[in-house]
Amino acid sequence: MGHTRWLDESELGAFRAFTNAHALLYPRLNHRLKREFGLSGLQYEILARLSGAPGRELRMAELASALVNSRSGLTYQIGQMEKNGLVCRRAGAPDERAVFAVLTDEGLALLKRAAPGHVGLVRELLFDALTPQQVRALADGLGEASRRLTVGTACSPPATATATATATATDPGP
Amino acid sequence: MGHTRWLDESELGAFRAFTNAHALLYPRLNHRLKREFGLSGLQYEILARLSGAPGRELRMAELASALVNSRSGLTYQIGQMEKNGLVCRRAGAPDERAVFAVLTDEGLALLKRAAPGHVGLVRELLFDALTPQQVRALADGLGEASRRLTVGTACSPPATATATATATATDPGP
DNA sequence: GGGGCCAAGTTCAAATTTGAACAATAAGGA
DNA sequence: TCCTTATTGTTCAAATTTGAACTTGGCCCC
Repeated sequence: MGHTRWLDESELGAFRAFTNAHALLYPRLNHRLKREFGLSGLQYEILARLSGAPGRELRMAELASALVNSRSGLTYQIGQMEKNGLVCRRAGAPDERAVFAVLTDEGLALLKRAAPGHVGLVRELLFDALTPQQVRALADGLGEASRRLTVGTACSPPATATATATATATDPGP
Repeated sequence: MGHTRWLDESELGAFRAFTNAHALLYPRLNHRLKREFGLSGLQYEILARLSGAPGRELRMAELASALVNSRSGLTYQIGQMEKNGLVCRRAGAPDERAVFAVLTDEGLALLKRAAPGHVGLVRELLFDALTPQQVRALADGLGEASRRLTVGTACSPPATATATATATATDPGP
């Protein structure tokens, strides 16, 4: 087994496309969110997740795992958002270690203002370039890859990956 | 046009999968490169690109655009790599503004040691989870998205997107 | 042969991310 | 109960990224 199976042309193309699309798409999304709403991309996602959670709040650890982000990174961002009045923290009830991030009215209002344009841009920059089959292939293939990548990692039941997902770019709701 | 076309379930799943797969995959790849070879993911890519370039050298701007990275970020990384003897800089010949990053023998040797394991990990973590159809869909769909995202941005002819790509995860060559 | 304009690379400060270390708390068994 | 282990959220310093500003060179057209 001394030899390596290098990537063939198709795989290389896919890997490139995956990397490049990400590197091109996210800075664009983030730039607009920052410019128009003072939000980073991560902050938008935090707002979206919280808006879809029961009681508009989530534990720090849940949030971090749903966002696939480090706990320390989340601490930092929640700190920023708290300064801006978009969220606040609530001490845990049964488990005293817990800290809940709670969406404020102000945070929800900002999300509602930002969401349409954001989703529109995602559609314009990404989905308008994809056929329905490609969308399905993305969801299935990369979904499976994500699932495998998550195995062995601390995480809530896979429900999180799907259920929480529904909250992100959908109508923030009433 | 006051209403927004939100993402349907399939699109949302695809978007999530795309984001999550990226957020899960890259830290894993990067961590291993750093631990075993002292390289960041970006530095590995730089080595790979240079190894496939004629004369083992590329202009800073070409490299930055091929890697979809900012010029200042590249300046920083090339600086780090220069300190470690992996690359060196060469002043431009006809165009005096140009700076070429040149792969050193040491850099090439390190790439050759790192490449098999890196490619193996990419295969294990990503491609083993994908069917050939999904690989094609990724390449086609995200390739098209990348192309559109690149329009209006300073860039060399689209050749770069494909031609340069070939150098990345392939056999570093003799 | 100057003037205006654009591109290249670097610099810098500010923002963010990373990862290890830490304090506090839960959980489970001997 | 007491000890051992795992989890939570935070803190901290170091590394990296970001984006604007700046310097220098090419380019074009008059």
